[in-house]
Amino acid sequence: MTTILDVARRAGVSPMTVSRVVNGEKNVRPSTRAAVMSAVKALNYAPNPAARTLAGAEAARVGLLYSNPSAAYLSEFLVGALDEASRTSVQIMLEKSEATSGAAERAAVRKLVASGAAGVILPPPLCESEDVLAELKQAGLPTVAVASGRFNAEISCVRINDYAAAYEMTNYLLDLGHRRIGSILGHPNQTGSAERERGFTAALADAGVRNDPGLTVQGYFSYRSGLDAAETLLTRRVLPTAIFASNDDMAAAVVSVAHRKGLDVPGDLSVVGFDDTSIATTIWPELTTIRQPITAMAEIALDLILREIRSSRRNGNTPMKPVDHLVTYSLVKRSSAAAPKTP
Amino acid sequence: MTTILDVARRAGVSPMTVSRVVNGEKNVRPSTRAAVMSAVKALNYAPNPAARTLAGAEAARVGLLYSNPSAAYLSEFLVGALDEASRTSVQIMLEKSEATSGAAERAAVRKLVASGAAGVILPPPLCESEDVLAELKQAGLPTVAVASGRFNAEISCVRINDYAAAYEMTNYLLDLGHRRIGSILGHPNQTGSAERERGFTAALADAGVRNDPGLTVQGYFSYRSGLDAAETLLTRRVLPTAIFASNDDMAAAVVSVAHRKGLDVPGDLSVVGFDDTSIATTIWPELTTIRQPITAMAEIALDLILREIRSSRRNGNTPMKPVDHLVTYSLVKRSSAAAPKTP
DNA sequence: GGCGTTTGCGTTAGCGCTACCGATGCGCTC
DNA sequence: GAGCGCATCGGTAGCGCTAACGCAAACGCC
Repeated sequence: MTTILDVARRAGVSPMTVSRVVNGEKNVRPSTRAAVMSAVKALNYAPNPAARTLAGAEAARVGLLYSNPSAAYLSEFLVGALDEASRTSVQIMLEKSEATSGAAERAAVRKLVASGAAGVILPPPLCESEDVLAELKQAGLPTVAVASGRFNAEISCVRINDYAAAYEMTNYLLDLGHRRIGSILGHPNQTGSAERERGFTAALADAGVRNDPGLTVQGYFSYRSGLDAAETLLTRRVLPTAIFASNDDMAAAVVSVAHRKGLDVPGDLSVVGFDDTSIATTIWPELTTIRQPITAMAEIALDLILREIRSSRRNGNTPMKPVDHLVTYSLVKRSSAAAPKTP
Repeated sequence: MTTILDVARRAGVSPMTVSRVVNGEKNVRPSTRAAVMSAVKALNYAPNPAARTLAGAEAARVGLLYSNPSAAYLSEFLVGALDEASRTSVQIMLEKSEATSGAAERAAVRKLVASGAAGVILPPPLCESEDVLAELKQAGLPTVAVASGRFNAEISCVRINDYAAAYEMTNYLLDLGHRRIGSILGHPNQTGSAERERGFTAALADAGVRNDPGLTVQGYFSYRSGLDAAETLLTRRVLPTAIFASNDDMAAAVVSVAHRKGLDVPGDLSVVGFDDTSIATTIWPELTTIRQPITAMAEIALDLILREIRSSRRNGNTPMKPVDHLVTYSLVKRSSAAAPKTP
């Protein structure tokens, strides 16, 4: 069991300085900070949460409010959050808000507040809920949204650039030689959907490819909606050679429908998804998709919220200026997309 | 916030005595005990857990070693574990062991030990790894296995009765009127697979239905293996009217293959899964399957490991007698199974 | 160049609780 | 009645960490 003293000795400073570094306080020379950091890493030091709370550093408890997320997403997210939490020894309180009614969402927030949350992290899709946001604002709690499509200047957020990612993915399809590309939109009440659509259409426009409105279908992020959308797209007289689905579940549905219709993927039809959730690699062929670094995003979100909590504690509840933290996505090329056989 | 000192003063004793009373130690005169108790009640005193663990009582960090689990499973599991952890104020340390090599698994365990784990929880499929178990035994760490198919008297475990669940599921199919039921086995190196198979064959035998060996195919729990198995089963001259898959991923694969072959599910073919992971409800039709109370199992596992840690600390590293904790599963009837059209 | 003011770090003093050791009193033996 | 064992309690000393202050050195400002 390594203590703060071990770290201090190894770094050649006082325990207090180590404490400062670990808690991200300023007024520490960068060189000292680096020395402490490396000692921390070398000794695999993790602060003792009991001692911390006992010493009066208010037990930072942060709420994590989720609702009906993709399980794969949630688990990755939790892993990241937990990891970071154990490093910084904050306590994470989970709260589920299944109900879609505004009242239920507000109640969930209040419950979190009642159990002493000092800040709240909002994974999608809750980060877009007016009710949740309003309640949180009223309670004056620092909040960090994760993976909302847009930054709205009211609330810090950690996200990827959905627009750019969709643009890049579409370009990839274009480069492969596809010219008739169908698209399935995401749920209309999530800003990410619109961003992805913008990226898609922009890429087509920039390439000088006509965006056939008949090849765009509304989806709702669910497998079921993907099934319906695919049915629509694949019964057209002249078929698209590729389909851009706004998430993996819908892309998987497209693959399923294509197979049922005797279409080979990617031989007759390329299909690409978005998010790289577990379904992308469970089905066959595995999906070409956009991967978000979910674990890292969770860690960043937790770090951000802690910073906000501390800052608001110091300056008497004056919230910090919201931060828009963009992280890098990546285009994962697997086997569901290839050059069209006959363009 | 009332402290132990307040209680001591009110009861006219030393803090130490209060501590003894509160912790139920003996060697306290009944009269003093009563006095302390009444003071405790009067002041509504509750010991500060942080101080308690800090003072060396029961600081508990428990490791959670996982490897390549179904994401849905992991997330539910984490939710349960976290909830219980925040209640009992233990710290959970996550450790991933992706590699399948024994050396890597042993290294993961050692890392956990090095960072001070007092016990380890092993969700599937790691709970069956000889290497992990051996390393853990060598380190003398209390361990709890989750969802291993069998109880092995060496290590405590929390699980459902796979045999009974498979038996019940098969009976359900039988009651629906199915007589030619195909089955896809689980991964041969997991004891749960064998249990499920036993339950399946027992149900057939008890119903006096012949178990056609040609209708049983080896699978490996992956979607891909389900695809292959389904291909085998659905190209037989005389088709089964139902397929019992040993997990949801394989069942989903069966549905996909059936659709590709123009078979209606459940009209022409009933398909049932096992585990009730997220894929069961994302695909269409939704799968009839066996649900495990994963969240509850995680809570129980954490509770168990705590008990073991305490016990081994008290009796000088003598481990507790392993416990076999069975929890109740449930058969979730959805739309992938129905009576056969023509038996 | 004197005098605030900030920056960077160490020192001290606990947070509330429990291990550990020692002190006391009482019954008992021989 | 001296010696012994046991039950019952109190005092001391931390557990690992941080708030609050202290104290140098560096930095402005006229």
